[in-house]
Amino acid sequence: MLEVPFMRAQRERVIAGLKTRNWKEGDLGVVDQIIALDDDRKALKTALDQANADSNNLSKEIGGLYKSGRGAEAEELKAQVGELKEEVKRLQEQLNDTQDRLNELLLTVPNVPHDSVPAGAGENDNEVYRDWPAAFPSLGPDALPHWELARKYDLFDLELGVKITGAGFPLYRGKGARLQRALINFFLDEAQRAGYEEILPPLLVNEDTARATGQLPDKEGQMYYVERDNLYLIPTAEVPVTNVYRDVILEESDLPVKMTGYTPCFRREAGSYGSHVRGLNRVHQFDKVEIVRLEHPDRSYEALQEMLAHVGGLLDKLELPYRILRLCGGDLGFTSALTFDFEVFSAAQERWLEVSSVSNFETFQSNRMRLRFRDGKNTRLAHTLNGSALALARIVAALLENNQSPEGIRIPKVLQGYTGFDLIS
RNA sequence: GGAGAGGUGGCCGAGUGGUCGAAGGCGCACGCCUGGAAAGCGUGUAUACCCCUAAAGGGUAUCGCGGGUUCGAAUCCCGCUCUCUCCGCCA
Repeated sequence: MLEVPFMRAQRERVIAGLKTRNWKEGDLGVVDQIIALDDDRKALKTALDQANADSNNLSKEIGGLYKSGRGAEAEELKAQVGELKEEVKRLQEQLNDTQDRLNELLLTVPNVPHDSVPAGAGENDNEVYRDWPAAFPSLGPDALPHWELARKYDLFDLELGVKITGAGFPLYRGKGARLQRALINFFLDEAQRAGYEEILPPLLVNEDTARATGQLPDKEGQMYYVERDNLYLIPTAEVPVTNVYRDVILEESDLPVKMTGYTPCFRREAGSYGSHVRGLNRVHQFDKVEIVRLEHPDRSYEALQEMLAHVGGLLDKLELPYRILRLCGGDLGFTSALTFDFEVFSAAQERWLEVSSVSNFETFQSNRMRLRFRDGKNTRLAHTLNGSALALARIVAALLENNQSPEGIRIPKVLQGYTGFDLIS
């Protein structure tokens, strides 16, 4: 969430940011409500501190009086402390109440979009940041979508997934399973080469963790929830990996921190059905390698560019046609200041599929998780960033479709060492 | 799942009602010493918030979390939570 001092200092910018996100005029008042509540909070805090100080001083006096045998005088002071205690209690309750309302409001305010974020209502208004400059793979007239190819070569089985679990839980087998594992290893190796430390995190997280990265309360309905133990299945490795540094104060020289992690990801995707979610286009469980960075505020946008280059490099090596979108205000995630999406062209469906989302959250997450670094005598919130590098299910869909031919499905050269075969036939 | 023990500062570890944000040690930083280093000596070393502010300074809270007793709680009481040990179960 945003910091109140920031909202005070940059009031106009925060409001402009909400407008970029298509907030209605009538809802913009929340900014001033927050500032007013914070004024109340400060006044209450000052009064409470004073009452506590008075009471502490009196208590010390009482101690002294008892020691010197002047019990009667002590009794008088006790009455005074009693009154002060009443006041402390009252002020404390008011302060807690104000603080709670303030936090509640703060949780409703999304991150301020970066200056470069275009206005727009939704995904159709996203800006094409880098288009695919070359031709798309030309497939013959009998090209098949990936779910048909999967059936033909026995690569994954959605019906079996339904039998075992339910819709949207694919079961990979044979060369399909092998391809999956090859991609995971390839992505992790590439991340490691780029200097990211590999993390293999828990797949279930507690409430504090889910709140820190912004899944709670914003996206509660998107996560699978284990009620009995009050735990959530992770929707992305971002959640447990970023939380490694929750409540941590880093030395400035520790920055940047670069981490990568492979995990399955679980998403309820409530309400999305229809022909466009066929096959692997949208599933409840998929594999993903994520990269996460903690950065000095002065360097975070440079880091974002490095991450774009990394993800682009992966797609180049996989020989997949892709484009990069800069998300508009209407499509930008709640916690993000700037997000670039990568989409690969899946040639048989003739559709763009989102395979990566690379974002700078600036201090929005670090404020929630109290992730700081030492800046001289002070502590300062670090910037957090993350990106998919890469999400598997849709990569597999595109690979299968784009590389098909009458002979079979060609495996990109870079993967052949991982798969152990160069053709699925 | 059953039984027991315990959560104190970056780490170890004292502290059973007052002057304790907390002894001592380690670590770290700076200074002295040295040709340089080690050792030694000295000084310093939590976080958040509030007031004031040019800087400085002052105040409040925090000894797992929440509540209670008391003029006063790290210390006493209650609830919760986490960790460890033993037993059981188990990949």
